[in-house]
Parts: sequence; C-alpha cells; structure tokens
Amino acid sequence: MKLTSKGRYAVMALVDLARFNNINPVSLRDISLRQGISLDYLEQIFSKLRKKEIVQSVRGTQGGYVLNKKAKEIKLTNIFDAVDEKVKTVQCKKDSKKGCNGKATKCLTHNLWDELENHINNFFDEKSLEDLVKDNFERRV
Amino acid sequence: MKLTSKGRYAVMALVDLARFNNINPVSLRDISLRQGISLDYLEQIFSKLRKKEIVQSVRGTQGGYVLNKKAKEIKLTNIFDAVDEKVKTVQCKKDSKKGCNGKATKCLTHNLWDELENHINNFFDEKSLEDLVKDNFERRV
DNA sequence: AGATACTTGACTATTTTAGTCAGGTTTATA
DNA sequence: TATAAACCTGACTAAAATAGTCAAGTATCT
Ligand code: FES
Ligand code: FES
Repeated sequence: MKLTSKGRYAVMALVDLARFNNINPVSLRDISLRQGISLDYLEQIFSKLRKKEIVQSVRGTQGGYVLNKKAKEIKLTNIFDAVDEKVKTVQCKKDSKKGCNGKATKCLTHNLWDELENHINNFFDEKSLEDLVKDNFERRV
Repeated sequence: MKLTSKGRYAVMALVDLARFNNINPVSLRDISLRQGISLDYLEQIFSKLRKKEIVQSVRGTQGGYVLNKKAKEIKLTNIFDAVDEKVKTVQCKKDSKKGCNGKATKCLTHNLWDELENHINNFFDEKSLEDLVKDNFERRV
C-alpha cells in the first residue's frame, strides 16, 4: 500500500506553485530545479492538471503555469483525481454484485476495505492546497 | 495507492479461520476452496502468520491452523505487519534528516504524507479480527 | 503404511511504475 | 520577424514489484 510518485510530485509541484500565489506564472523549469523533479515528467503531470482545470498555462517567454482556482478550493482529492492517483482497496468491481473471487456474493472482507477507502478519502477531501502552503510557511518561521 | 492481494488474502483467510473460533483446526485446503485463494499462496502467507505467532499449526491428519490469540487481540496492524504489507506514503527514509529529493531538508510535502500515514495506521490499529467476524455475522442475519 | 496436511525455498510471468526521448507548436520580446 | 523560452503530445522502455506456481520435502494421526 503505497503512494505513487506521480501523485506525490503533483502535490509537491502545486505547493511550490501556490506559494507564488498567482503573481507571475511559474515555469516548469523552475519547479523542476527547485524540487528536483524531471522536467519531462512534470510536463506529463501538468498536462493532466490543466485538462482538469486545476492550473492554467501561459505560453511564450516568461510563461508558465498559474493556479486556476483559489488554493483553498483545491483539495487533495481534486489533484489525485487529475493525475489518476486513485485509492483502490477493494478488488472487485464496486458496482457489480459479484465478489472479488468471482462468487455471487461479496467476500468476507469487502466491507472492511470499503470502510478503509472512505477513511482515506476523507483525509483527501479535507486537505486543501492552502492548508499545505500554510503548514510549510509556519514550519519555516 | 492500492492494497496488495497478500494483505487482502491474509485478512480474508483469518476471518474465515476465526469463524470456527478454535473448535477444530482449519485446513488451508478448506480455506482455499471456500475463499478461492490458491493453496500454494496461502501456504506462503500462513508461514509468515505463524512466525509472528498469530496462528498455530497442527500437523497430521485433521490438522490445520488455529488462532494463537483471542480474535479481539488480533488487530489489522498485526496481520499486515506479519505479511509485510506496509503503508508507505513518504519517499524518504524516515529516520534520516535528508529529504526525498536528496536535499538537506525534508520536502514540501513530507509532513502531509506523514500525517496521512498516521491516519491510515489509526484505522488498522483499531480494527480487530473480532470486529470483522461480528460484522460479517450481522450482515448475514 | 499411508494419507493428510504442514513447510520451505526457488523460480517466473505479468503488470505497474517511473520515467526518458523525440518531435513538435505557441507566443513574448528584442 | 527571428529567436528562444516554454508549453504540448505520444510513444517507448528499463526496472521494480506483484502474484503467484512448482518442486521437494517433513511431521503426525489413524
Ligand atoms: S473486495 Fe469486494 S468482494 Fe472482495
Ligand atoms: S517525503 Fe520525506 S522528504 Fe519528501
């Protein structure tokens, strides 16, 4: 049970971006250098973030990316959703009536994993980008 | 972020086992048939559970496995620990002072992942095998 | 003796992850 | 208007992790 680096990087890059709070576009090159993430990989990630309207791109010289919403309104859930980082605890298809073992009923542990999934998602629903930026600011002070 | 089938099967098998509540040893063959898990794979899993003293083995004809503690005392944490299903959200080494990017300080998201890890582990610490058995019994009534 | 069931360790196909690479297009600005 | 900075896209791949299988035992009850 572990987090992929795609999800990790997405959040890391957005926290970096959010600190500039829409004053100027931030280039991926800068993020790449500051956070130590491969530029090519960042491009993949930001392409997805843009499609889900979490960031906006500004082309040309001095271009880069800007948040498309207020940091307070961007929840971890939104970010993870954008980069396809999903929490998957059950094995079966959720909407199907069949269990993970191919049997007609759900397995002995289905409810448990479902509860776990909710538990984790609650955490993601509550945390916003703003929280993360604040948390980091306070740490430095 | 997903659960491995090793962890999933371990819990599933133990719930199956716990329902017999130490009356008779339960053979892996039976669990295999009832739960649709490969026998060879179950053997790997139970070997680990035995080493961590979660189950006891009974050899010979009519042998099998029995819980080594009360179902109430076996938490999900113990089970996951036994089969090496660990929650890993941070990238860096926890005890090191270095960050995941190789820099001298922890990255912008380190605290967040650490919180997440605690959040998930709390869930595992609270749930016992007894809870799971009860939950399943109630569902059937 | 024979059957049942545990025990161990090595091996492997498949899948997922974490990127890289190549070849674009767009646009600010000098 | 030339140029360079920066975005954009899709295909490709090495490495790691996962989810098992397979083979060859050993112990113990009846
Ligand atoms: S996880 Fe849904 S039926 Fe087993
Ligand atoms: S996760 Fe610990 S420093 Fe990045």
